[in-house]
Amino acid sequence: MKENKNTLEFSECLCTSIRKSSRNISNIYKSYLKQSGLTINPNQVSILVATSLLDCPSISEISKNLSMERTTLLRNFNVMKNLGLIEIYAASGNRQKFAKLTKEGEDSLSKIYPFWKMAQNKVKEVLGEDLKIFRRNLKKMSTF
Amino acid sequence: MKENKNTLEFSECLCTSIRKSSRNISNIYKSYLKQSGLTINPNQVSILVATSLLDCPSISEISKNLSMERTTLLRNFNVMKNLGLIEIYAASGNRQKFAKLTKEGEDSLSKIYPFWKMAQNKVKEVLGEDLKIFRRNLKKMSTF
DNA sequence: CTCCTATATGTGTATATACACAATTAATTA
DNA sequence: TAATTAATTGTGTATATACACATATAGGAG
Repeated sequence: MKENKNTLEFSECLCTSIRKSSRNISNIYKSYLKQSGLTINPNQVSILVATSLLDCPSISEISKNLSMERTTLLRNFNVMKNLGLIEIYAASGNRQKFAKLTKEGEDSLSKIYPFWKMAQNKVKEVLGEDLKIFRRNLKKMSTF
Repeated sequence: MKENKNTLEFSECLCTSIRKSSRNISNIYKSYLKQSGLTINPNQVSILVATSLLDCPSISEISKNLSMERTTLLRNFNVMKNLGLIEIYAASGNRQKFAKLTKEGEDSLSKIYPFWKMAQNKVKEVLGEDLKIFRRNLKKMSTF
């Protein structure tokens, strides 16, 4: 193998690395979240938190906040609406749609908190001293 | 909003951050790769490179190398086989399946190299001095 | 050789992601 | 006000991801 002269350079691909890490970290959080007994997953937690943090956010606003393609978020929302975690409502006309957590959505966040925290601590522990720099770099990567 | 007392802590979720960055970085690479005229995407590049680097790898070996769920990789392989980028073959019996790049797969890697390189440089530029530490941290995250 | 077990691959189902395109509504301009 | 443009949401299609379960094969115990 190794016929391609660029293979070595390719093997240092930052896109490959971050996708791989993203899968790994998602699995960590997922395994801790599973212990809560709820069926919620890390991605749904992200969406709940973003929806909760912003002030009466429209679907587009949340999608920008998470750098998640609008239609991707929409599919996620449909799932989460069926799970009873969020509700979608239209304000004045029918142009913009807004999202907010249901009581059940709020409760889910409360219930999974300790398990999420364990996952978060686990990752922090692995990062050690590098945590601050790692956050900084992720932030840089989140804004272009 | 902000009713949940843990919202602020949740907003620092490392899983959310890395997933967000992963989407962003993937989009960067995708946009550069698009300029090549080929329809190949970043994930397929990752898989081609991993397949090329390992020595006669089985599907399971590649999946471990990429921390990609075996069945996920299998679906990816099916797509890439149909695109003519790789071929799957069985060695002795029919238990293990091995993957290797086709001529077209090799050519694709060569053709997209300069475009991949531009994306890689772009990300390196954003990271600046932090590149080395970032790599180290991604590596830590890739092995638990 | 037969049974058992470990290993490897394949399928069904569901969510995650994103592009192209469609549809609807608000805002602007002629 | 009518027509145009901009902004927002929705759908069709395809790939990405992973779990549960099924299938198939290699290797060893008896």
